[in-house]
Amino acid sequence: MSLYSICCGNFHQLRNSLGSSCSIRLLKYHRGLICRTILQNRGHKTRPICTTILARSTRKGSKQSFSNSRHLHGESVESSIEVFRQPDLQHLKSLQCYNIQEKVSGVRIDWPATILVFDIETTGFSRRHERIIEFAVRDLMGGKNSTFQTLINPEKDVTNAYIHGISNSMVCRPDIPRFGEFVPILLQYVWSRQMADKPVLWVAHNGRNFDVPFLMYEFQRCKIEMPGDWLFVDTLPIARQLVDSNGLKLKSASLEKLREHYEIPFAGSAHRAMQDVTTLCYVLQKLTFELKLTIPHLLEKSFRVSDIATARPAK
DNA sequence: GGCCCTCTTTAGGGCCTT
Repeated sequence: MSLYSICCGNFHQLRNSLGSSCSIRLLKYHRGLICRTILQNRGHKTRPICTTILARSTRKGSKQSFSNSRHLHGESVESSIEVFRQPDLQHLKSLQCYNIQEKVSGVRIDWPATILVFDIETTGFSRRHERIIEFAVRDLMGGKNSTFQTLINPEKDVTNAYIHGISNSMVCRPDIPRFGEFVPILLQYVWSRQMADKPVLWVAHNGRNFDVPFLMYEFQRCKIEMPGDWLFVDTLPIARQLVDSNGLKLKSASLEKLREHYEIPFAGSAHRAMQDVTTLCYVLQKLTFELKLTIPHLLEKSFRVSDIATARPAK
């Protein structure tokens, strides 16, 4: 089973069946949102929190509200998650990947892994000296709450706002979660998407040398252990295998050049995490089709945090 | 920082990520 075939089927199916899809983004955060199930496993004290997810039905345009309260770490916190606006939703509709055969025949396609395409924006390139300021992820399986994105308070000045448009005034605020406060939310999201006895496969462009080590450093800085069973695959070395019509390797395998190469529509502001995730989802679909890569192939190419942790420390 | 390529391997430049 190829990733492309799954996606293709889902693309067509979704154009005609949009009622159950929504996406989420963390819009507001009061310090300290921690998931009980996570922190209890880590021996933390708990405190009451309230999370609210607002989801708009894509079929009726009506809003639904989902609320839950948990006890975490002490302070009272609240977060709101709201669906994308209509233009964003159009992109989402074209990317949602749920099972066409399940709709047609009632037979469920057996995905060998949960595939999470993600991207980060940071204050710079050095994982030792810089910080993550935005995180976005999309579960290729699609369905409700398949996307998640949030700004992150870096607790330092943002000096590269000219790159991504994320300024101090946007993230250096008490209502924006710091990375240590974001981690439990992320873990909760991953667990909500993970299938029983199936691995989680994270996908990022240049992930091996940038996104994943950056995440590792942030986890370490917060003294939180990164799940050791997470698998990662980097689309950059895969893209470098591509050849043009003359049989020559592409001069550039950057995400932007790949978007141009595959004539993928521009999904909004480049260097914003969710836009780059959307682009990478399209690129991944094209890439796996062209190179005849299946999900098991991606799993074979995957690596773990421990593979990086044993490498030479960053200077 | 790590990887890839070549005018290389006893090296150096460019790409890729923000």
